[in-house]
Amino acid sequence: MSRTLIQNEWFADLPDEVVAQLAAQARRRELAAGQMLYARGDQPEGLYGVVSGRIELRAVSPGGREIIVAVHEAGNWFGEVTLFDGKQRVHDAIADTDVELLVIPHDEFHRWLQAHPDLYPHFIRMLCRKLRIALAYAEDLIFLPLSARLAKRLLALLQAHGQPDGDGQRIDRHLPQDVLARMLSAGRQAVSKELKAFEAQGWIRVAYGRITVLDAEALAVAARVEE
Amino acid sequence: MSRTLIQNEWFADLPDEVVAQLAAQARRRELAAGQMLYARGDQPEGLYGVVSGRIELRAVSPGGREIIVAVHEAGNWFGEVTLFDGKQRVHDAIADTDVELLVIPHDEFHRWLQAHPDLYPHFIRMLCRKLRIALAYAEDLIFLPLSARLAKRLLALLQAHGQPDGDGQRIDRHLPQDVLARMLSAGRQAVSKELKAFEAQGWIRVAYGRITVLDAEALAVAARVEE
DNA sequence: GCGAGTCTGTCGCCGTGGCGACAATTGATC
DNA sequence: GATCAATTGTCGCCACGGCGACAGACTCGC
Repeated sequence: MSRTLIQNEWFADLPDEVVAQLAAQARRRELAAGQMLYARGDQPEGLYGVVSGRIELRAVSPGGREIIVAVHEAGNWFGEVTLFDGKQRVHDAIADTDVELLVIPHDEFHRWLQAHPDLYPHFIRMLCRKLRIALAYAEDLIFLPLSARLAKRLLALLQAHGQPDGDGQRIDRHLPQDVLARMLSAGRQAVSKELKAFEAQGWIRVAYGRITVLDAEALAVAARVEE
Repeated sequence: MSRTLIQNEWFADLPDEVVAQLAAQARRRELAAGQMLYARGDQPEGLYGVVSGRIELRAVSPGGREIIVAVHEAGNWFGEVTLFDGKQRVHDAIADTDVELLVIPHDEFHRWLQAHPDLYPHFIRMLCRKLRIALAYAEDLIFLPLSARLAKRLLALLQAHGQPDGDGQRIDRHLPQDVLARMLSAGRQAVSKELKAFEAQGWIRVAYGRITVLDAEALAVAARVEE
């Protein structure tokens, strides 16, 4: 397995030789940008780890509106829910860039896990973590206005992609505003307006497909309640 | 343990004598209507089972708006996330009526579980189920208009509390419209309006603190997309 | 250095739904 | 049956944000 994938919290805590056994089962797969890895309703195949590139999990409304539920980048593992309960996939998974993946097939994973029952609590904690994230996400949707959700998201993106850049921290990935909007399940125009407002406050700098955070403190305050 | 609690999916699949061991650890607790069992941020105590009465899990917005996240009634177990990850409680838990509870203390549960590691997959599936519910809930919030969410909720309540009543199925619990509204994180007036609309279609009958479903079929259709 | 395709800013329209207000109705209590 | 609290129906106001439209700005490949 690649180093970043092993260092990810999914496996970082586990003994090296145990992880090595699992790694031996992994298969490699490549996807071109735009290609679909799986669709909602598909039967589970196994656990996926991103070696390089970016995979987006998406949901589509009955009316065709599309939102970005999660983005998985180098080092991330995903697909746990279906891995553990064997039921249908919840989201569509699409390669946002060219992607290299590791796939640990369902049966191999479970054979391995049964040989190491002491690891169950570890994976239970992973699921609890996901559940807390999902609950917090729903709560934010209900309680927070778009501006606060945007501020929160910018900070999360900064966390993942921050690069020092002059007087601030650049979010170092191609990030058009309509992508940001779909992450927030909001409209592009509304996000554009809020970004402008943040810029007017001097909290961020907005450029073509790129955002630089100038005052993370202020964003953190805006993420809690408002203005 | 009470019969309904054992028959709940949480334990129904498990061998009787194994459940009996756990039951021996359970303590009984009573709450009066309105009393708080725990608050967001509290340290976990254990797993709770409702013997009789009703417990509501609530979340409160920064602005003081209060929503009902879940309702647990006789036969339900709750508190798993904190039971498994040991972190702070996510919601407030308040007795909606007088309540009898069983409490299985954290340490006792884990001692028992460690003695039966073959049960881990069972609890993992429980968590996956919760996670799917949370994801579906968030998706409904994003994609569905109030009317569809209301229709869905009425069907769920019917499932849990349906009693034949003349030409329809009565939802057999005290159910003021503002409670329904808080379950949907919506305003009372909006829910009232939608209920009237459903009634005008002949799908339900609305009375004081009580709703009767006349046409579950039609509600199911309304729950998917809309008019 | 010139398109073509992408991205951004902005305006305006309008539907959804939050919310205060208040009257009318029902149920519970004594 | 009188009274009070709980519940409902409705009106009206308005903020948020979805969405179409379109002009202008930017990039990148050729």
